[in-house]
Amino acid sequence: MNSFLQRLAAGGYRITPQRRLILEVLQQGARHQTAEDICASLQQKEPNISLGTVYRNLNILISLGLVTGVDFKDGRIRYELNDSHHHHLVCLNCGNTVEFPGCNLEETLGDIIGRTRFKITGHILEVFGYCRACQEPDGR
Amino acid sequence: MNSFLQRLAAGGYRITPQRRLILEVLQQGARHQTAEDICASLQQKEPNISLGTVYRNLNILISLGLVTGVDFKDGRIRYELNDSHHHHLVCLNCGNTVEFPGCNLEETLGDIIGRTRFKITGHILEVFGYCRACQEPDGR
DNA sequence: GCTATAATTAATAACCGTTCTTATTTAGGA
DNA sequence: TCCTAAATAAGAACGGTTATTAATTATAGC
Repeated sequence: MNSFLQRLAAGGYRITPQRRLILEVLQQGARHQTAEDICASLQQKEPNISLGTVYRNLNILISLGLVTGVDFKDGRIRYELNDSHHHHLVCLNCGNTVEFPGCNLEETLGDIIGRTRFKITGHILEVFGYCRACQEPDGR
Repeated sequence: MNSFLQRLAAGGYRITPQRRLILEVLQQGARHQTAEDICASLQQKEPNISLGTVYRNLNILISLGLVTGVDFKDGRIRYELNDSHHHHLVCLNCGNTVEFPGCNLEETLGDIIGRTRFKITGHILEVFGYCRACQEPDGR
């Protein structure tokens, strides 16, 4: 059994066909899909699946640390498997993204954060700009 | 005249009492206020000010680079004057925040980003965790 | 200072991503 | 196979934000 399903079960959740499919779409489909994208993919296999089910399960998957929600500043959350720590470079014009690998951010900020006595659970970092293709001749 | 007002005028916008007041609240009031917080403050001086006016003008101020919107993961945007580059450490339990000063992030990421040929316009970085007071004995 | 006019506002409706409600179905243990 | 708590489908509700519109107002030109 898929290790994501194992972790779902270990969290006390049932393995439903809907949950299998959601994980399948996240593993095999495009990265950075919105809930609606995911729901549309699912409905090709299971026409009756509900958007509410998708949201509810995505939130469960996030709470278990299996999935991450990212904000590309376009008013909707995008979801991806939490398989490797990375961040995104997002084009504000066309929405294309480039992932860049693990940062040493919490390490870098160790001193500052240490002094505050916060117990850190995570961070978000997204870099915005315009991709090569979307840069106007005038440099925008 | 306040340099923020100057920059507003330089952007081709009129100086209205509402805009003066919004900037005043941002300069003198608490940091990280929501649009509703700001509106409530304004209404103490101008009872008829509208929430729509607040949002519209905050977006104008953001587009001019005078204000920044930050996401503390509680479903609403918080606004602050864009007077110094800094980031936040946010307690997921009580919402308290600690600001930490300018990062050298775009510098640090220079190589990666350089290769992508993106033209960078900004980034968001927020660190989440639990503050000293909110950490349970069990370490949460 | 006065006027003309385009920008701005107040009030409120609409929008839209997300969450909640409820009756029905189902996964998984006994 | 049953039982029962968990999960689902359908759709209503929520809430932060944006859009609409008629009335008001800041400001440039006289």
